[in-house]
Amino acid sequence: MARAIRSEPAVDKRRLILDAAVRVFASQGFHTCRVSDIADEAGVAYGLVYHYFKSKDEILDTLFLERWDILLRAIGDVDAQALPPREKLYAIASFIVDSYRHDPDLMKVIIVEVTRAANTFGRTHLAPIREAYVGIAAIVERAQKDGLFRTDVTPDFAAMAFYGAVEQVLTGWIFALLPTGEREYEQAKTLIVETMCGGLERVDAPPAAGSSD
Amino acid sequence: MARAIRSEPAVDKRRLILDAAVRVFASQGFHTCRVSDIADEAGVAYGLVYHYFKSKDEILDTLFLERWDILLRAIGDVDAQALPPREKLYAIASFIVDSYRHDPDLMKVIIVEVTRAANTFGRTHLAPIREAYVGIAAIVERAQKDGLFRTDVTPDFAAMAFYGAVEQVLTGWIFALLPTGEREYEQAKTLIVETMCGGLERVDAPPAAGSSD
Amino acid sequence: MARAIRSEPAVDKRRLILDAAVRVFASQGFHTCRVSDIADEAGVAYGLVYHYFKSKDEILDTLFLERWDILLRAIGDVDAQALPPREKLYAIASFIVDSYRHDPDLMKVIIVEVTRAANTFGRTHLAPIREAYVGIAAIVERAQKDGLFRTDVTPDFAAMAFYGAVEQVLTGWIFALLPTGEREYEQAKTLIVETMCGGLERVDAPPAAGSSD
Amino acid sequence: MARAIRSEPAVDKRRLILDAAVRVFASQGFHTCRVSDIADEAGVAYGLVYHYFKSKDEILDTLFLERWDILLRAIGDVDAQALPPREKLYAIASFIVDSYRHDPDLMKVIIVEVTRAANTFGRTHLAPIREAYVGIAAIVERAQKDGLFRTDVTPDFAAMAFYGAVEQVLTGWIFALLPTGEREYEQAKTLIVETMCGGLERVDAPPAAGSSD
DNA sequence: CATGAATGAGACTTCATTCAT
DNA sequence: TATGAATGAAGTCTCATTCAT
Repeated sequence: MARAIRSEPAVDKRRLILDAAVRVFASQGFHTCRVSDIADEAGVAYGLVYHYFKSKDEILDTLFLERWDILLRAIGDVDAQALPPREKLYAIASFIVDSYRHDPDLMKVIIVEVTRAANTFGRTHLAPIREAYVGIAAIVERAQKDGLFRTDVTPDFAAMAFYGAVEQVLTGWIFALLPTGEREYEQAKTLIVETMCGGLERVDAPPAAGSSD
Repeated sequence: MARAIRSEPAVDKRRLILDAAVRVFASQGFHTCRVSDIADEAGVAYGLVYHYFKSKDEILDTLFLERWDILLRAIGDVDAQALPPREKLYAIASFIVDSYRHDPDLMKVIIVEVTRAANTFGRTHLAPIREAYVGIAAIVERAQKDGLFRTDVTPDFAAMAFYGAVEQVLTGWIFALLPTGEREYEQAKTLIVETMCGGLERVDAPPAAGSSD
Repeated sequence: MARAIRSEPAVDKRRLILDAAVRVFASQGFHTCRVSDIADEAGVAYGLVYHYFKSKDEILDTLFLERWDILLRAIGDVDAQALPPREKLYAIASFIVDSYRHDPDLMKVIIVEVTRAANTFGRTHLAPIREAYVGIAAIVERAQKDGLFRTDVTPDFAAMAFYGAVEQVLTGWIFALLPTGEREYEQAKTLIVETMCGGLERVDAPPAAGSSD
Repeated sequence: MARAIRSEPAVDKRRLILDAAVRVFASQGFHTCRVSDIADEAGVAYGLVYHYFKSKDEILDTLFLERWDILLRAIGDVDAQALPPREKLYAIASFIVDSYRHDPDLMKVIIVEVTRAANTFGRTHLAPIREAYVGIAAIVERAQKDGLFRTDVTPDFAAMAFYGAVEQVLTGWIFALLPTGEREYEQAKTLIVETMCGGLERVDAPPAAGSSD
C-alpha cells in the first residue's frame, strides 16, 4: 500500500513486456517470432525490451523460472502435507491443470519451448526441471514405504510417467486434440489420478481372453 | 531389381543426407543447425542437399513421415490382432522403445522437433500424429467394450495419458534423467504397461490413512 | 570571487563528466565506449551528460579544444621569445612531454582520437591542428633566415617531421613500446631535439663505407 | 600460366572485396562505413562479403597484414644488405613513400585505422607493428657500433623518431597539409633522411645568439 | 539541476535458397 | 548428379538521444 502512494509507476512496463511475450511466444513460437513482435504486442518501443532484458532468451528464461518456481514450491508444499498419496498426486495434477486454466498461453510456452526443448532451453533449465520430477518421485517413494504403492515400479519411473501423462493432457488441449472447458479441466484432474493410481484395468475384470475381433 | 544391374549408385546420397540430418538435428536441434552442417556431416556438397530436398523443412518432414508411417502401421497391426489389451499396449510401448533403442537420434528428433512442436512441425503433421492417438484410443475402447478396462476414463484421455507416459520415458532417456541400457529398455516396456494398466496403487493396500509424517 | 560565496557547487559536475570522459575514452576508445560508461565513471545520472553536452562528440571536442588551445598558446609564447631555435624546439617538445606526464590519458585521447583521426575528428579540427604545425614551421623558418638551420629542408616539412617524432614518442609510451618514467620523460625532451637538430650521424664520423656485415 | 588455362575464375571476388574495402575505409573510415558500402563498392552481393570474411574486422586485418608483411620483409632485406646506414634508412623511407604513391588509400587505412589505433586494431596487431620498429632500431644500433651514428640516442628512440617522422609526412599528405606529387614524393625521401641523419641545424652555423625578434 | 526510463534508427551477421558450371 | 560461389532478406542487438518527472 505504502509503495503505491508514491513510487509505483502507473504501469510496469517490464511486466507488460513479459505478458506480451507470453502471448507472442504462444501464438508464433519462440523461434518464429521477432522481438519487434513482442514490443508491438506490448505497445512499447523496440529498445525498451532490451532495457529490461539482456536478450530474447532472457525473456523466456524469466517467464519459465517465474512459473516453475511456483510449481516447485507447490510440489514441496504438497509433499510436506499429511495426505494419502493419491490426494498428493491429485493436488499436483490439480495445480498444473489450474495453471493451464489460469494462463494457457504461459503453460503452452513453458511446455513447448522449455521443458521439451532438449537442445535449447530444456538443457539450460535442466536442474529445476529435474527438481520437479524428484519431488514427485519423493511422494511415490513415501507411498511405497507406507505400503500404499506397489514397489515394482521405481519412484523415478513413476514420476516420469505421471508427469508425462499430465503434460500430454495439456498438450492435447494445446493441439486441440482434447476438448477444453471448465468441466474438462476438473475431470482431467480426476482422470489422471484415477488412471495413474488405479490403472486402466477393471479390478473385477472378467476372465478375459484375447480381444474379440 | 533392374535398377541394381547398372544404375544403383555406390552410395545412396539421398540416404546419406537423411542419416546425417538425423545426427545433426539430434545434436544441435533443427533450428540451431545449418544446412551446411548437414552437408558436411554427410560429406556431400552443399548444393546437393537441395538437389534431393526442396528445403530444410522437407528433410525433417521426410524423416518424420518415414518413421511415423511405420509406427502407424505397427499400431494398426497390433490393433488387428486378437490379444488382451494389456498385451496390445505392451506391443505398442515395445515398438516405440525399440525404435528408440535402434535409433535414439531419430526418435529424439521426432519427439523434440515434431510431435511436441506445437507451432511448427507439430501443427504441420497434426493429422498423422492424431492418428496414432486414435489408434491407441481404439484399443482402449475395445477393451472397455469387452469389459476389461474401466469405462470412466475416456479412450481419448487414456490414449493421451498412455502415449504421454511413453514419450516422457523417452524424454527421460534423452535428457539423461533416467538410466539407459538394454536392461532398462526392457524393464521400461513392462513398467509402462504395469503402471498404466495396473495402476500405481497396491490392490491389497492397507486401509491407508494420510501419508505418515 | 562572488560566485564562490554562494553559488559554487560542491563539485563541478561538468568537470566531473569531462574528467571521467578522459579516462573512459583512454581506456576504451571513443567509438567503443558508451555514453553511459562516462556517466557511470563520473558517478552522475545518464541524462546529466546531455544536460551539459549536446552530444558525445561535443565532449571530445571540448576536451581537445581545451588542451589544444593551451598548446597553441605555448607554441606562440615560445615563438615570441628570443631564444636559439634549438631551445625553442626544446621548449615545445618539453611542453608536449609534460602534458603527457601530467595527464597521459588526456594526451592519449587527443593523439589517438583526434589528431590522427583523418576521417572524423581530425578533419573537424583540422584548422587548429594545422595551426600548431604552422607555429613550429615559423620557428624553423626564422632559424633558416637567421642562418642557423639548413635551408634545403622546407619549414613545413621540418615541422611535420619534428611533430611526428614527438607524437610517435608519446605513441611509444601509450603502446608501452618505450619505457616510461620521470627520467625517461626528461631524456626524451633532449633526445628529440638532439635527433632533430643535430641529426643521428656523428659529425666526426669516420669515412664510413657500407655497414660492416 | 597453367592455372589460368582452366581454374582461375574470371574475377577474383575476394580481391574485389578487399580492394573495394580499401577505398571505402579510406574515404569514410572503418567505423563510419557499413559493410553494405563495401559490397556496393565491390559490386557484389552483401552476403558474399561474409562468404570470404568472417567479419568486418577481418577485412581490415587482412588488408593490414598483407601490406605490413611486405614492409617487414622490406626492412629485413634492407638490414641484410651492406649499405651505409643513411642509405638503409633512405631505402626504408623510400619503400614507405612508394607504398603511399602506389596506393595512397591503403596506406591511409593502415596508418589511420591500424598503426595509430591504440584501443582497437593497433593493439591487436601490436606484435608486427613493434617488429617494424625493432627492425629500424637494429639498423641504428649497427650504425652506432660502426661508429657512424651517435650513441647518446638509443636505437629504440631513434627508430620511433624516424618512423614517426615518416608517418607524419604521410599524414601530411593524407590531410592535404603537405603538397603531393611525384616530385614531392622523391623529395620527401631525401628530406626525411637528411633531417633525421644530418639534423636540421647547419653544421657550419654562425655563432648564433638568440633568434632575432 | 538531476534522473533514468523510453525511443527507434541502424549496424552487423546469419543462413536458407538459387544458380551457373 | 555434383559443386560451392553468389544472393539478399531478415533478425538481433546496440546505443545516441530525448523527455517526462
